[in-house]
Amino acid sequence: MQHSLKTIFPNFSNELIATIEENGSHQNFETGTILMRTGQYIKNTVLITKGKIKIYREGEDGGEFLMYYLQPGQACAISMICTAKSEKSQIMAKVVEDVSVMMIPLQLMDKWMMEHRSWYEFVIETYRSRFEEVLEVVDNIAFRSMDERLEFYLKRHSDACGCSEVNLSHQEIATELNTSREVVSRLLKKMEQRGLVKLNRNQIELLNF
Amino acid sequence: MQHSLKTIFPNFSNELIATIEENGSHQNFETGTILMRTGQYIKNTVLITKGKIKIYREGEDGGEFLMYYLQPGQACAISMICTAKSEKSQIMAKVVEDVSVMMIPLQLMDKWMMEHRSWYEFVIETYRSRFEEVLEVVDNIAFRSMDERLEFYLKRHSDACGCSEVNLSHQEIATELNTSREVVSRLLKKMEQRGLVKLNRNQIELLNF
DNA sequence: ATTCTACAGTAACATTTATCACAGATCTTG
DNA sequence: CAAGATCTGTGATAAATGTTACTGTAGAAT
Repeated sequence: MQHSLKTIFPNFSNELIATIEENGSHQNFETGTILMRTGQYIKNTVLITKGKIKIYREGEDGGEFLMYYLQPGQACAISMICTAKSEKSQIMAKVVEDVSVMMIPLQLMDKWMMEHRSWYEFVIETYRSRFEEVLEVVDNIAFRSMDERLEFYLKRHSDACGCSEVNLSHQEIATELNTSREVVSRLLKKMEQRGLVKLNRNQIELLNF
Repeated sequence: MQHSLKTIFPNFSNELIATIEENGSHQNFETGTILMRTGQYIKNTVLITKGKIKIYREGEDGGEFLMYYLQPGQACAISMICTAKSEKSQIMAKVVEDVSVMMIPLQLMDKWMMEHRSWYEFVIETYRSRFEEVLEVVDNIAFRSMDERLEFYLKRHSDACGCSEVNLSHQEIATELNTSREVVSRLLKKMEQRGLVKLNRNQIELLNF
């Protein structure tokens, strides 16, 4: 492992870190791997130590409606909760940048809640922040039109990667917003005319955001 | 109290029930009361013992986008999670049928997680089911058109009240779906023509649902 | 270099949803 | 009952979004 768990999860107590290293199983997955499918039973809680995972809702037509991304130091809220009851997943999880993860068997996830205060707080905080993120998504689709949603989408991306370039094709963006490529192209062009972005092939530079 | 806590929350252990009765504060609120506002800090976890509370997201224009309803035997997931960190609420909660609730101070909510297994399970299950409900809402607005969303909305209502009449005006429905009354009227008329509903003033009877 | 493929731009048109305008029906209140 | 308020129905029109069709361009593959 390149970085220690303690660096990635600074709030975990030392005993918790030790327990995780002892009981968790460290695994790597390549970009494109589907880690979780709608309807699948969940057997593990996943802690991300490297890479990026996209959590989305799948439409019948192949839409991949973006809920949020998971990055190092985060965990899958869905898996944590469903795990506790060994329920079915209601979402899809796909690796979008090669990841390293710690898999925690469901019994332990549950057991640690009582034994490790820092684990308990991490789980609660994970749940809270994800719930909030999903609420924001609802806000966007319920109250905003496509041009605003697109702006928000780009902003999220640049926030997530810490840079001002978004390396995605119009088609990929359209899929994640559940609209069509043409609409995305049109709106991006308008944004370019307003001086908000600069469009290149497979790349959108954000200006004045 | 008309019914005992034990009847309404059958999974709570007897000790937990006793603790709740000892430490919680029993309160009543009339229809129309706003129990929680966006941006407000949360100081209590709320257990519903009677009535109905609507959890919604407020739009700038006064839209009241429905997330879900809280009924007896349920608790506000938002309050449980935010409580743990004393965070701001991201939603609105309005009484839609006179309610009785138990208010649990935030420190206790947290403390009981360690002390009462049945409380822990209740909190986790509350979170899981609400998250799922919100995901379903996302599904609907992301992938479905207004006629399907309206059908789903009516179904939810009849499920929630256990009857086949929905006593709401077209305007109220429009507000909760963030559309306009005219659209709702038109779509309902079409549903009536297809034999799915019967329309009366302030009431929609669901047939063959 | 030529061909192939993915990506991007754009016009024309269809569909869905929102908005405006108004009329009739039903209930409430004095 | 008369007057006012609320609720519902419906046409006309506008705006946003989705769809189809076609073009051009950049990069990859042969």
